[in-house]
Amino acid sequence: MSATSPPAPRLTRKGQATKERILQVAADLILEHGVHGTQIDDVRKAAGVSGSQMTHYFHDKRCLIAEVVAWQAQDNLDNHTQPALGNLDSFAALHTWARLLLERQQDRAYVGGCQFGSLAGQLVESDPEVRAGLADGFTRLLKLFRDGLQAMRDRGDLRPDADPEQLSHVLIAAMQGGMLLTQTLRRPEPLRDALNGAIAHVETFAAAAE
Amino acid sequence: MSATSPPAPRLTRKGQATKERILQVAADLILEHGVHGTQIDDVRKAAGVSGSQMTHYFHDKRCLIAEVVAWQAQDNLDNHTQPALGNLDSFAALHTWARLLLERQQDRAYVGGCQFGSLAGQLVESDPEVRAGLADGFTRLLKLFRDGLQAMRDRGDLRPDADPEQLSHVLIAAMQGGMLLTQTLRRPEPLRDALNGAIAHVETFAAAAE
DNA sequence: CCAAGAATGGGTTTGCAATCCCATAAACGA
DNA sequence: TCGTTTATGGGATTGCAAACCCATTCTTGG
Repeated sequence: MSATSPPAPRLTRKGQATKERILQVAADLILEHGVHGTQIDDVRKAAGVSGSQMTHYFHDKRCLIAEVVAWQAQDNLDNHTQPALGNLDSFAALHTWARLLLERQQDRAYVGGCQFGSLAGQLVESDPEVRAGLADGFTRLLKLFRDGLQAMRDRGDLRPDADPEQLSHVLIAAMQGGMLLTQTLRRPEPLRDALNGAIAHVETFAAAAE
Repeated sequence: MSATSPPAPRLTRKGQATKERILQVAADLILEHGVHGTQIDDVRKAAGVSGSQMTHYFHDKRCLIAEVVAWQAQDNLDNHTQPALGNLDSFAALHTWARLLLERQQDRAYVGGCQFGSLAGQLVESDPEVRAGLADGFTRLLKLFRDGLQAMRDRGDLRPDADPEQLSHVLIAAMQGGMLLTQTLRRPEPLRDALNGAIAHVETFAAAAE
């Protein structure tokens, strides 16, 4: 289906480990310096491998990037399935989610934004296949929230006229936009207000208390 | 203040025109192919100038990019001060704003996203000076909305507890995030829902009717 | 333990974008 | 009008990232 991988030789355990180390390092460097500010050779050095490994495991930069996208998509998803967040199917969970995002950005001095969103911003128009990978990442993230909101509606926390799909769009857009603003302005307020606003909007669909 | 310009030789009228033509072309190409997918030589050809002009007017790529950022920031602002939008100081104007954004994205088949936001996503972490230019662009856009919302509050359309600053964050974040999602997923719904949600949130602060 | 195949090292090549240079033509100001 | 400054043309140069290659050393399964 995808031409992102090299002719797919079998990987030994050691090879798998090396490949993952390269991916991890590449993801970190890209977060810090941007896709085009990151050279293959930087990754090579930081991962402590020789030049031929890069070709061996990823064929070329385009393939590496495509795999980093998939990696970050998964990582992003994992970040949203922490125990503290449960299934993102309560108002409390949404507030916790917002709080954790804010704290993380503050810890990073607002540098880097959303790992996945940053990649998206840099790569959407770069290559159809990469764009498809990004779209897939967003789709899965949206699904996580849509499922949570659906559960809240099924349970009666949200009124029947609440549309989980629409509300998931509101929440994720607020996150991405808020991240971008906060990252650019180096201030927490835009992200804080965007998330609070989005959650407040969800809460307008809360079923009347008892 | 900024080292973005060459030693700043005086520009004749003709020189000014040429420089602006280059900027316009560069902005278009960058929107379509991304910052790093756009080569100086592509811009050169598309603008119909010779190699030395690029150096003459912009010294190097970094300076060109910085000026494109400023250009797009202004263009973005101009797009938000159309007659149809007035001073963005009414609910009707906000709805019109959302409608226009959506229509524009549909016309473009969701390619390109927000010109300014795309630049931001690609360049935030690239260079402190460029980041400052991006921050300035966002700040001015936010101010436009904050002023409009402030006017609505002063006029009594919004209740006193509505915070124009916070609401401007909500609106612009929804726009940026919605644009990114719509651009990536190539579907209108995320942008539509994000904008509608944000505006609905503003409307929860509407003063009670008559 | 021994092929077969995978992992690794590191150097080379290649291609191209960015920058620089010099000469000429045009525009401007006094 | 004339000298000075700016605009333009079209290379030439340089620097570097990406891709390629071959030799060597490990891993692994039978």
